[in-house]
Amino acid sequence: MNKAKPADALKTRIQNLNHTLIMDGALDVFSSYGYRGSTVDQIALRCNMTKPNLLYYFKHKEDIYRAVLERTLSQWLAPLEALDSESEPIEELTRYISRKLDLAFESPKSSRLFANEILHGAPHITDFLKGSLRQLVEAKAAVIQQWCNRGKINPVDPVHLIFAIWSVTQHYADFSVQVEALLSGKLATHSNREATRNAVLEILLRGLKTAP
Amino acid sequence: MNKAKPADALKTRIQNLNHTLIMDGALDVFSSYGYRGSTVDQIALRCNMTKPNLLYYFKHKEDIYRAVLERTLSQWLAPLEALDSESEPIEELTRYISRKLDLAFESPKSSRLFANEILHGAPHITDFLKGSLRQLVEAKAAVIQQWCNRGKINPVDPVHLIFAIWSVTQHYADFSVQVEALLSGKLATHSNREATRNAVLEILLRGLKTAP
DNA sequence: TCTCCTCTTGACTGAGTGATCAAGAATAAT
DNA sequence: ATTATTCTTGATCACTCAGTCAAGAGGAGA
Repeated sequence: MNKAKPADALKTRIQNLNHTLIMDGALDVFSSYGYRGSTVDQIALRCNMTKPNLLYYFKHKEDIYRAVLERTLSQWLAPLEALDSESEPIEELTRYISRKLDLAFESPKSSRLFANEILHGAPHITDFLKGSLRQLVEAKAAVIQQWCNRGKINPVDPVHLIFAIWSVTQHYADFSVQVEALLSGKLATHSNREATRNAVLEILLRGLKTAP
Repeated sequence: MNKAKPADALKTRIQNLNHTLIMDGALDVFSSYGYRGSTVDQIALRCNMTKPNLLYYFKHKEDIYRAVLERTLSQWLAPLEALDSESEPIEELTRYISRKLDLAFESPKSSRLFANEILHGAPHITDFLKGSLRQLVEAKAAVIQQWCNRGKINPVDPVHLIFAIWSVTQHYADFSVQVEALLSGKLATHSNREATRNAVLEILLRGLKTAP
């Protein structure tokens, strides 16, 4: 008995089931309407639950939001963490950009949730921005700087390059309404996503390739 | 008497004064908290007005929002409209990117208002996206395509290039909280904005320059 | 089966919010 | 100065919404 458990341990089968059910529904709603624009009733409805039942699992609306937001942060960090200084820079950046684009296409809701949080001043994740994200960016900027110093890519400001990669890739998730209005909804098909990938890779990387 | 006037003509001195006062305050509030996150009281307070007084000038909260949003759209279109097919492409794109960056630094609130609207599905401006914006983008994409065909810049997908320019430049307004967290607030000073401008121009344009 | 604990829900509360209105204050016109 | 119009505001309404509560339904272990 008395097993050590994390503070937020979920004890029962039903708790596990409903927690993930709620987080999924909440991601849907929050990413569509923002925090204030979403109602607990709305989330509950999406989960086929009553509001008091949902509030039995998460005491406050904000608790749901934080839980969903934190789940997306790790997803968000992972691709950059994978950037490896040992591999060939162009290959490595291609992989990174490609992975970010995949995320934008496959999890646009997560991207929009994150974007909305930043857009409104990141009130829930300033610690994240100034802490783990900043550390990670500094480390990876150093990697890129090293590539420049060794002449493996053309000189570039590493942090602004990271910003450019983030903004361009996330644009296809966050601004998808605009993108699809201007591309006649072409983004939905696989082949057009490949065209987008190639275009983005060309735009971001061609200037970095050193003359042969 | 009976002078012909636009439907929304403002008759009196006080009307003109308060209309712009309200629109400025509303831009502040809406861009910070989003549509649903903002209250009429909040906007009224920012204008040193009472709520009923504000609602004397704009009957509904949504009327204020639409007015502010529409004011930003023209501001948003102008730089792209100025893209000239006759000039040198790199010069012209440099000017365009530079102008967009200036807007991001000088009017981040407008940028965020626009971003928020798109992020949540652009419910108020689908006509704009599928209409005038789309026309303009098609026209300017043709210009860029012409430059490619004539060998003045390296081949590139024109629409995706426009997306890249938009996303990278607006990133410095929309995600300024994140940018400043990662740059230690460096963005505020003039010299660091110049560094940003140079970095962005290099990243976006170096790949387009043809080998001499 | 009996019992304890978990889960579910209808009804409710209180705070907040968009909008209205009538009455009074300020301004402009003659 | 008188009058008509525009402007301002306290009070209030109808409604939405996060969160509560008590009572009951369901599940798990003995």
